[in-house]
Amino acid sequence: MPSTPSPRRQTALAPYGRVKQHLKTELSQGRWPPGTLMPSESELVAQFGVSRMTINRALRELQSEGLIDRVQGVGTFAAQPHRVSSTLTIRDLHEEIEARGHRHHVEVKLVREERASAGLALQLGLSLDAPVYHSLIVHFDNGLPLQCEDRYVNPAWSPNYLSVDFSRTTPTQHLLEVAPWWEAQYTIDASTPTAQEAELLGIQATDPCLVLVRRTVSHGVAVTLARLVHPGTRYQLVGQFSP
Amino acid sequence: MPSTPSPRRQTALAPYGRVKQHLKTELSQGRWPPGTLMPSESELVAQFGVSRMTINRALRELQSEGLIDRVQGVGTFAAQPHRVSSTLTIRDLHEEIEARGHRHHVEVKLVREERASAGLALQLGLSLDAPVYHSLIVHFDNGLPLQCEDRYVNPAWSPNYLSVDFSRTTPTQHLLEVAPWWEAQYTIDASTPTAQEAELLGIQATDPCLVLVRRTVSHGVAVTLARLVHPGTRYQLVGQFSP
DNA sequence: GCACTCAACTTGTCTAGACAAGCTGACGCA
DNA sequence: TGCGTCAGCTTGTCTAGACAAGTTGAGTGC
Repeated sequence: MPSTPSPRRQTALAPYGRVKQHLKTELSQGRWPPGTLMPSESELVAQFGVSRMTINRALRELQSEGLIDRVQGVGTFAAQPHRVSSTLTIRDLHEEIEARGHRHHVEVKLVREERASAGLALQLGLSLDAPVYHSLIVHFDNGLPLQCEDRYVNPAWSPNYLSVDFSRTTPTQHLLEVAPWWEAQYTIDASTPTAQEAELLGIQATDPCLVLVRRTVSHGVAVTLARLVHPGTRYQLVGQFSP
Repeated sequence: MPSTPSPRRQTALAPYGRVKQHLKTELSQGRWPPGTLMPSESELVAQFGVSRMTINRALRELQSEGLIDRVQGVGTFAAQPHRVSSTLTIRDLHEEIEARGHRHHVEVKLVREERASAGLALQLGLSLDAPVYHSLIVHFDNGLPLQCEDRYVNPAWSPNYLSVDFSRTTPTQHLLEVAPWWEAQYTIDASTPTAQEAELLGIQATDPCLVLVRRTVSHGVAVTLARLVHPGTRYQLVGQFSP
């Protein structure tokens, strides 16, 4: 170690960052139990010797992180214990597999136009028997089937979906290009695969699977409905939460 | 409809909010394709007739929402299509069931002190054969078993864990009080229950289950390790993503 | 005792200006 | 040609002051 006076961090934290850090530390040490009143902005101004806008920014960011609650006219309060919630990242499977350093390839089992059934028409906002694109693709991780992707696509969003080369572009990647702005609802449950899925995944029909169903909407119009089936023994979702 | 001049919204949006809203709308309409350069702060100042700090706040918040990328010295860019990620909220089961308007009750199958096995000692940061608290509780939704909660607790965090009345307070609630600040990692997968779990949940040993394993750490010290088993047919996780 | 008023506090927001720090491209020099 | 310098752009941050809007509690009048 050289005897330089050690530059603290890579870069000295900006004042608003110092205030934030300081409050975070004290909060985590229980200085203000959940629900109790914390110092007002003007008190912090006096304590830290910075302007009110700087304090305000620090507090506003702590609020957006859910660490404090602020009420106009009343004060700033330490937030109640965190909800047990977290960010679950569901990455594009291609990216996820490559990130692991594994090899990813797909087998396209089916890509064709079909007629929408009643349920499907409802989900995708189409009329009954309207044309809809249907793809069935199996994703492999180092040669082992990891996901069965059964997907219906609204032709209005991707007229050329049937001619996409899915061995080079995953449907997810393609749809992200076509509709970069969207919202989605999904459900995750555990169930057994259909007979076809079991065969495609090379598992028994009784083996538990992690099933993710996702419906994607862009500008209020349904884009796609996907059912992603994973062998329970080979795939798990991982998440983490930190304050 | 009365012929009043319609007060727009409940409250007129503050200037920074108007700027944000405006940019969001144009972004979602593809005015700036992902990766392209957006107007600079000074251009927006001229366009909206507000001060730079106001523009800056709008842009800073859009950045924290992941909608734009900003590079000092270069400019502001429309962000790449969203990662397929979302917020998954795992609420306390008691809250979740009551929120549905259902009745929640538990059966406490086991609460006792045990000696830590090698694996458990590692996970909880204890020494081998150190005392550890173990609880096994089944949660019911309207009388139907919904979750089997198998939990180990570090006695250092909750010395009186064994004397908590879990028919009134769920372990999650209790631990949130004891350690309001924590981080957690979890995994979700699909598998079959153990024989004991199958019996407690009233299902077949071959029925698929959604299994959530969560390890919670507070201030660098492990608090608890929980295995939550849900019948796949009765329970699913629901999430959503919106930009 | 009750209801009302209002001063004093809180947070929410905006402004105009300032300086720092980082990037880029044009320019000039060898 | 190749390289270094630097003006001119960008974002990042801070300041001191101002006004708005919401809450609270003390005091006043009935």
